[in-house]
This record gives sequence, structure tokens and C-alpha cells, in this order.
Amino acid sequence: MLFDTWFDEVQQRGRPISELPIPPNIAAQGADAVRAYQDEHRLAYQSQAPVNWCPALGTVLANEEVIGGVSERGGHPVVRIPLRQWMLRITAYADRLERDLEVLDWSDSIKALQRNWIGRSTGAEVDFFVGSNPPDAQGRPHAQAFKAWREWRGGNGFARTPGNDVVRVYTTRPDTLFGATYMVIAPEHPLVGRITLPDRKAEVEAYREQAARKSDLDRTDLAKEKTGVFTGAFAVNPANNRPVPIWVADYVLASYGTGAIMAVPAHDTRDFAFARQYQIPIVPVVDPGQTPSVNREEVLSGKAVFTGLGTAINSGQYNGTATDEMKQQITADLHGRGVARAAVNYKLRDWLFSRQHFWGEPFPILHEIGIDGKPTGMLRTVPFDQLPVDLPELRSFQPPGSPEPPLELAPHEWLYQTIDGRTFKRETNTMPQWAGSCWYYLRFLDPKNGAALVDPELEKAWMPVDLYIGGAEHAVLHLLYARFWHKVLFDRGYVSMAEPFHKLVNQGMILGTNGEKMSKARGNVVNPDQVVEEYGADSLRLYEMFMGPLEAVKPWSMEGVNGVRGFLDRVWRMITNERSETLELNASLRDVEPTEAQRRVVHKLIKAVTEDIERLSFNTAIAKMMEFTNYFFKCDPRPQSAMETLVLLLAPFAPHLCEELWQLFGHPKTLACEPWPKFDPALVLDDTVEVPLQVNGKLRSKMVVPRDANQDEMEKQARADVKIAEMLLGKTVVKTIVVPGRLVNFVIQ
RNA sequence: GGCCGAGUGGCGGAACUGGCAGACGCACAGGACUUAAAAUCCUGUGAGGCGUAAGCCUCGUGCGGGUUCGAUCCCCGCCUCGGCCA
Repeated sequence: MLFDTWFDEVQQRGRPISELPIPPNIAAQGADAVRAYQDEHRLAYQSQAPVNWCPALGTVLANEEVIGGVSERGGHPVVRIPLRQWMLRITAYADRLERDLEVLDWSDSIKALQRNWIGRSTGAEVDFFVGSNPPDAQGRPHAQAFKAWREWRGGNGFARTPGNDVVRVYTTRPDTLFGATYMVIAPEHPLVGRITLPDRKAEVEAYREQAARKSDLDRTDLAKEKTGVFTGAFAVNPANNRPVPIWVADYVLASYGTGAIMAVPAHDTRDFAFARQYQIPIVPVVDPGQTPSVNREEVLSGKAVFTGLGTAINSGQYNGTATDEMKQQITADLHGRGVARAAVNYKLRDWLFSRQHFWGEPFPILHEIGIDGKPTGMLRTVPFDQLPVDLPELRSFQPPGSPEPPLELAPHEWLYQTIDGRTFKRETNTMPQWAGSCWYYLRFLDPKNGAALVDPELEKAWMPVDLYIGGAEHAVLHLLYARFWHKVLFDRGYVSMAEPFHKLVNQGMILGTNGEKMSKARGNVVNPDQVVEEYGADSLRLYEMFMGPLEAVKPWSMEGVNGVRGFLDRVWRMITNERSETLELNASLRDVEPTEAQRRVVHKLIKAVTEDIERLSFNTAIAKMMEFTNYFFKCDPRPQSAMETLVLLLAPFAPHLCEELWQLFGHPKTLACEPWPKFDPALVLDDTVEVPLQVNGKLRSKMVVPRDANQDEMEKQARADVKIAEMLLGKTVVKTIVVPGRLVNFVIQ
């Protein structure tokens, strides 16, 4: 379905690939060109992307399995090599993924995390001219060519794709263009080979190789020293037409923005560090003025970096313009000359969706094989009636010894098939773990449906997921991926709403008894099976809910488990006869009407537990049931109806125990079918309330008043209080604050 | 470095909208039951001080300030810890 969809930028939604408009010049080139054009626009597309290849282990490793350039297991060297990969065009949905966060009932912090991850920024794309021919001996673009280019751009405007005569950069700070004293392109940038001067080739090549061995993380780590090499070539800064040197440095990632930056050392910390190290000129172009905690003198003399907003200097006709205004102006001006345009960029990358592992869902994609036995580049999907594709039986699960996926070693019958007289080979990459978690919540609605993903009627009835509770480790990746798939399914009409998870709550991590994260290495792992063995499943469940707020990170405590077990035992003893050999009701239990006071306790409990569950405050709900138990433990006789109500309220927390008690009460059927108890609002409010009496905001006494006593009555009674009267004697009451039903406060001199 | 969250007794935590800080549980102490222990039941338990006693006073929610009759809660500045990102 992702393969069959393209993203319509104008309508901002995914549409069937068959509806993709084909430009006439493509159509004229024939069917193959049309197919290729379609393939370029699919939400699932192929691309060369680097993988962590470990020759010693003979397998491809995930990023987290590589530490400091060597494999986590065994410490063997790992190199990054490009491999054909499947990508999912999640970036097309970046805007909607960000915008739709607004309508979700998620915590602001999780929304912020996702916004951060999507990383929308606004700025400009700017083209720096390098020329399509190799530079001259000094590394400068040829003056004639530059002139011609300027005129061409002036007439034709900003090019949709950069072309090979420019380095296109993305910047959030076009206002600092006059301070761009050098450029940096990523080591993987396709331009590197062509522009590097002959006498620098060896050095640059060596650097590229070295960079290939580092992970993205190693490369961006601020603490590390910056490295880079000069290509010998220059580009033309379009703001002032001055040549600026082009460096290759691995602090610029090929995958971010355009893979190249304009470096403004005076106003970017990384550029500043780099420029200092390689003695590149630092030209301040933003005057910080009186910005607090900034040393203006040092900034203006190029000795300190300033990344904030200010006023333009050293920027020709723009001098004196405020940063925000200058961004607009210079972008507009350069756009008029066809060398820049306003642009939106996302930190979010397209999703590398293929893995070179055996265990994963196979792609339902077939590659056409030509008569020469090689792939023709034509793709098709596996016919619908053959879905889903199962993994084949493999004779060996040894690492394949090459970066190619293990499924390359699958039996011939699985790997190849003929459709309509053409031979096809299956895609041998497999999907990552994320794939299943992107749609399980839909399949769960209709798991046995052989004809469709989910029955539309069922989908409409059940979706969205009302409450999704998960760990914070899924705050970005899983939840972003699943939202993306859901939006595609929505665009294509398979689901009825644009967002899958209405309310989201992150439960906090449970730490070990020492307050540290549980891990085998730390030896502080608590095994739930053992807790169940020793204390029972109800105790485990109840303790987890009693520990503290759902969202909080909290340490495990065995004493705590023992504590809630004690509570369950107490409930058991309150209702059953513990001295009896056989299971029977406690002799104190009677089929009597509860007293007025008891009825109030019962109805207050119903209200409290109901409301606490509603706001996921399980720990306080349990605390209130404990208070209830403490109260009724002392009652004799105990009305059976009150005990039955408790059992119903406790059942979601301790289902096993409660079912057993329910049966003991003589009910033949499960309590799960019983209606949830309802409370009488008249019984949850007491007729009288105890309120504090304050003098100058300090608690001095207390009194009991009717719940609905008015201000005058409250004040009168408060003044009659012995202690208060004594304190007010001979003093001037400046002010009296009476909050009906809450407190009285006298302010005296 | 940026963003987010947290900091309350010996411990986990409660206080829902600015109105009695410490609910409930653990731990601890005293008592009852027991030959004894465990289990169970009852009572007490923030710190300091005064009082023979019932009781009373002062301090107290990371630190410093502010707003307010009144601040765990709101505002400003800081410290510490945790998470995510760089």
C-alpha cells in the first residue's frame, strides 16, 4: 500500500500511484520511463544508504550495536558501506504529523518530544556557484561561467533541483550570509570528487575513508575535536560575490538538509570551533547590542561566538537591519535574482525500512529478472491472493558472510517465480521490528479476517484507541511511525480517522530496589514470575498500582509488595472465616441494612474509587479502599452489601481474590458482568464540616459548622471560639476572610 | 549546551481549582494474645522546645527572593537529580 501511494504536495495527502500526473516529456520516453518516474514518487522507494557492515562477524549491525567504530559483540571493526535499501517517505507527512499533534489528548511533554524530533525549521536554500567544469588552478570558478550563470538564474529563477554547477545549502540564518567565510560539504557529498584540486585528492580521499568508519553520533558529538580537509576549491558567496573556500568535514552530515552548509563562524558554535582550529577568518555580521551575558566587544572582534538575534553589520546595504527582518529581506532579494528561496526543513529523515536480517516480515515486492539473469529494475507487488508472504525454511542461519540479506540463500522455489511469462525474484530484505507495531492495533480489531486488513465497520466502531499506555521509550519512534502509517491508510480510505491514538499516557519506568535502572549488568532485576510465586498475581498487580503515580519513575520495594499483600489478607479476613477449615463467610457478616454512617462510608468509597480510576490515580484509589477496610474491620455486624460493594470496586485491582469472594457471597456468575456500583450524591457530602480558624494566616483553632453555613454564620461562630476570642481581644481586626465551607481567617494588627 | 520532568518525614508517596502539609502503605516503638517466637489485633510515630498532665509554642515541602489575608501549589533567580536531543 505504501508502495502503491505517492504524496500529492498540493492536496497534502497520499494518493494511488495510478493517479500520479506524468509530465509529457516523461510520457514521451515510453512505458519504462513512466515506471521509473512512478517509482521515484512512491512512499516506499529504493535508495543507496549506508549500513554498518562488520566483516569479521559477517553481518550488518544496527546503530546501537556499534560502539566507537567497533562491534559491541567482539569489538571487531565496523565500516559504513552503501547498500540498496528500502526507504519510507515519512518526511512527506512531516507537516501533518506535526500539525495534528494539536488535536491529540497527549501530554505537552510528549508532544514537544515529537515536535523536536520532527524538527521543523524555516530558513532558506541558497545556491553557491562552483561551475560545472573543474575549477582553475587557484580553485576558483571561471569568471565567464559565473557571469553566464548569474544571467541565466536572473532570467529563469531558482532551479527546482540544484544542478551540478552549484552547492546548495540550507540555512536557518540567511541573515548571516555576509559572514559565510567558508563552506563545508559532507564527505559523502557527490560534488567532492569533481571539485577537489589534483594536489589535494590524496588527502581528501584519505579523509573520506576515515569518515566512513565513524557513526553519525561520533561525528556530531560536540565534545570531540572537529576535523576536516580543504578541497582547494572555492565557491561564490551570492551575497557579496566573494569566493569562499570549500572544506570537507564530517561534522556535516550528508543526510541533513542538503549535505552542505555555509559556515558562519561568528554566529554558529560548531563553525566557530572549526574556523579557530583551521585559522579561517571570522567575520561578525550580527551586533548583539546589549544582550545580557554576552560580551559584545569579543563578538565584534571575532573572539567569541554569538548565536542570538541582533542587528546586521558588515552586510552591505543591510547594515542596521534587525535579524528577523533581514532574514525576510535577503531571502526575497536573492530569490529575485534566482539564487535562493525560502524553505522549510525537517530534522526528520526518511525512514530506512529494510533490514538484512532473517527474522522480519518479507517485503511483498518482486524484482523482474531479464533474460540475462539480471534485474531489469522493474518492480511489481506480490499478487494479492498470495499475501502474506511467509518466510522460507532455511537450512542454515549462519551469518551470510556478505552484506546481502540472508534470504539471498533461500531455496530457489521461494526466491523465484514466473508471472505472465516473466521471471521475478523476491525482495530479500526484511522489515524492521517497527513494522508490526505500526498496525497491530488495527488488526487486533479483526484478527481472523482473510479478506481485508480490518472490516471497515469494526474499524469505525472501535477506533480510535481511547487510551494508549506505553513506556516513554516509544515517545518518538514507534508513535511517529504508527501515526505515519495510519495517515497513509486514512488517505487511501482504509481507516476512518487521521489519528490512531486519542489519549496517550506514559507509564514511568520501574527501577530496581537500589533506585537504578533494572539491568542484568547491575544485578538488580526483579523477576515478576518470582513475585507471583511468592506473593500472588493479585499482589504484584496491586503493588504496581499502589507504588505511586502511573507516570512517575519509581523504585521497586519488596517490603511494599508485602504491604499490599497484607491489605489483601485483611480484606480476606474481614469477609471470610479464617479459623474455619472450609471456606465460609465471616460470622460478623450479616444481611442487615448498613447504618447511616456506614452507608456514607460506602458511598464515599464508590465515588472516590470511580473518580480515581477515571483519572488513572490508582494509588489513591487503593489507599481509600484501605481506609474503608480499616473502618469496617472494627464493625460488628458487617453488612454484607457493604462488603459486596468493596469486592466489586477492588476487582479491577485484585481480580482473582475478588472473584473468589464474589462466589463465596453466593453469586453463581462472574462479577465481571456486574454493573459498576453507583453512589448517591446525597450520601457523599457530610452535613457538617470541620474548618480551620486562622489568625494572620496561621492555624489557631478549628470548628465544626453546617456544610452550607453562610459567611455571617461562619464569622459569628469563629469569633465565639474561645481561643480565637482570646487572640482577638484588644486587637483591631483589619480584615476578615471567610470562605464558606472552607475556613475563616482574621487579619489583625 | 538546548528542551522536558522531578525535588515533601527514616522510605514509597498524599494534598484534585492558592485554603488544616504529611492521607494510605512500609519501617520503627509500645501494648494485647502466646511457655516463647512468628502471625494477628490495638495504640503511637515530621523536627525542636515548654508542661506533672490534658495540652501549648516554634520551625518545617531543595536554596534565595517576590506576589497574597494565606504558597508544596503562582512569579523571578539559583542548586541537585532524571529523561530526551545535540
